[in-house]
Amino acid sequence: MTVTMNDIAKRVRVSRATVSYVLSGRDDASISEATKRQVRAAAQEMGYRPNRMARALIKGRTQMIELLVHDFHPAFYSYMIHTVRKVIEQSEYHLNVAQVTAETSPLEASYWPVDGVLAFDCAAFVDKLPDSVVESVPIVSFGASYSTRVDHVGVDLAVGARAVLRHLIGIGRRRIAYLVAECDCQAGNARYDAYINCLKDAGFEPLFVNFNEDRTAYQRKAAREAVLERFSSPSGIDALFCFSDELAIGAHMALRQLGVSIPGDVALTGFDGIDDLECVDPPITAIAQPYEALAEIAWTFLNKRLENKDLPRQSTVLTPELVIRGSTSLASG
Amino acid sequence: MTVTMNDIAKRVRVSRATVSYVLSGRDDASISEATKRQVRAAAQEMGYRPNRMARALIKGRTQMIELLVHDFHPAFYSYMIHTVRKVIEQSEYHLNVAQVTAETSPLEASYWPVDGVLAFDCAAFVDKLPDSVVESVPIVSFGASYSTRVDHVGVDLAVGARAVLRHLIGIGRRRIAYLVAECDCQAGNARYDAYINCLKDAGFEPLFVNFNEDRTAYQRKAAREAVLERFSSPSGIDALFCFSDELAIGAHMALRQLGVSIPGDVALTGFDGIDDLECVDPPITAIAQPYEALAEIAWTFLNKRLENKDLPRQSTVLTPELVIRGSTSLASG
DNA sequence: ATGAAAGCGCTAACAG
DNA sequence: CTGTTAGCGCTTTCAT
Repeated sequence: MTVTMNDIAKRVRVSRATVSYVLSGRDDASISEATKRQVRAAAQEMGYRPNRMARALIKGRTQMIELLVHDFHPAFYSYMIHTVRKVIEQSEYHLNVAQVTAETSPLEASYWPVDGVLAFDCAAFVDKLPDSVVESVPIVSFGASYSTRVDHVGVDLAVGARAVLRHLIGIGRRRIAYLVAECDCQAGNARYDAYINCLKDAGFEPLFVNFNEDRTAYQRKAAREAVLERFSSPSGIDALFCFSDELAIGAHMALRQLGVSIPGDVALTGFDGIDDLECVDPPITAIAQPYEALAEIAWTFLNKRLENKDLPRQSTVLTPELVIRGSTSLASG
Repeated sequence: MTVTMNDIAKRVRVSRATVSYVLSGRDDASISEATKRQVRAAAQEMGYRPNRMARALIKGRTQMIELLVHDFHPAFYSYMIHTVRKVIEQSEYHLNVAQVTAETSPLEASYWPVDGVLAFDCAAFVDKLPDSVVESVPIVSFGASYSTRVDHVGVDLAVGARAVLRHLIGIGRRRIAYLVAECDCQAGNARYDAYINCLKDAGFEPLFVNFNEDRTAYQRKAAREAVLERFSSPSGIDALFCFSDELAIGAHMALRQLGVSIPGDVALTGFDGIDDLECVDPPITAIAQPYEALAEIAWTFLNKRLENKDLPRQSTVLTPELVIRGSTSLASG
């Protein structure tokens, strides 16, 4: 049925080993050009496809890297996947994107034996992994939610959140509301804590625009509806500090629809830095996650670990950048 | 280093076979409860993780299904991935999402041995696959661009395009422009042909708003800029028939920014049915791809094929649905 | 109720 | 220059 090296060997009347040498292009065993040509021709003709499982079994390496994400859908995730892909593409490894959910059993997530794991924004998942797993496969945890149990490249969201809030306060906003899903609105969350503290320091009162929608759902719509409702009667809010870009876009749509001026009546900020921010009018000020740097450093760390298991823990924490756009600056808004 | 069945067998002082029986939970060999308990306890303690490659090698099945897509990023793709994932999640198979690009060598794409392939919107890729591949692994081609060389579930975009155009003509539009990337603007493309023919039949002149941006790039922005430029001087266009939802959203942003009334001055239609369409004001009329049906039928076909290689060719073509929203209807717009 | 042994397709010493 | 051989970790008859 499927063509194996044996079949080729029989056809060309050489040994399996010879076929293996030729097909894996090694030159440490010297094989006559004629034999090589014959073997390659036979492989081509017979439609030989190497059985990677067999190769992996013996080599102990699969050449596969697994990227773990929560979801594929929101632009923030899909853009990160996209970025990681571009980085790995240049290497000799292949990328497999897998999703971890609350229900995913930690052992099942990396169902397939991979040489290394890049875990994006899932500290909790990495923290729960059994020791046996952490010891047997190199893992790099990266993103805003990173585990210090393994190599990691983090993003300090608290710094970013404070920068946004100080910016809003700096342009004279006094009634800054936090637009956030209920599930992300609690002490311990970096953005929540930064919000509470910054406002307390400035002497302002915290305000919330909440909605009840799960993190992996389509939050843009939920945010839009929450903002539509809240602003349909006088809200007294002059700025919306949004948990994510998705929410900021939803808010933007709602405010425009209600005829609320941005940033005249309400300033608006996002968080992550997806492309859509620049595509609305006015474009939205936001903290930009360092996508490329995250992906590149994570991959560098993983590569080093792949080469040397005994390296000391590698780690770095990046600071996201505040990108000021029309939604918070009258000049261009 | 890594714990194998042999290690467990030695520890518990039974044979490798016994361990295998216990761990794969088979009851055809009867093993004493005591032994079973010991084996399981040892496996747990020693952090045993089955080597799936070895299992796959012997069983000839990997339990992996590969989903082939062009890209992860635009919402259309990520939503399809999301949908397929939800469908496969319920089965005993695992999903691996891989990307095929123009440069992907057909043999490399499915790098890893999988039991089956779901190829989304990549007829050209499937058509170019060598016979040996098509014969050795079940493939279902699905989406608007499907290959009839294998089992397929298609979407008839021409029908959808005609429905949209007839709708635009029906609401009295006479100068309907086609917003499309240059690379998709040529005879042979279902939407292009439908556009040309529908307009000819109605006695209208074709009009184009083109931009030069590659299919996998961020087209929303490119479309927005193209529309901004075209409409900054009188365009004489009273409807935009957009190649995709991404373009329609970009056009929407541009028109709103220019103060052009939708649909008063210009009616607008999308194509695919992503969530964002409903999140703008006015929401955008579009052809909705039957995501769920596509994913479910494709998976059903693949499953049947997995069970029986010799089944006759399975195929179906779905008709997408026209969803009328505010961007083409004055009542709600 | 358990073990011995063969082998999935491939690689890599080591002989010849 | 090429063939022999011994596994990689696991499943599965077939004996015991």
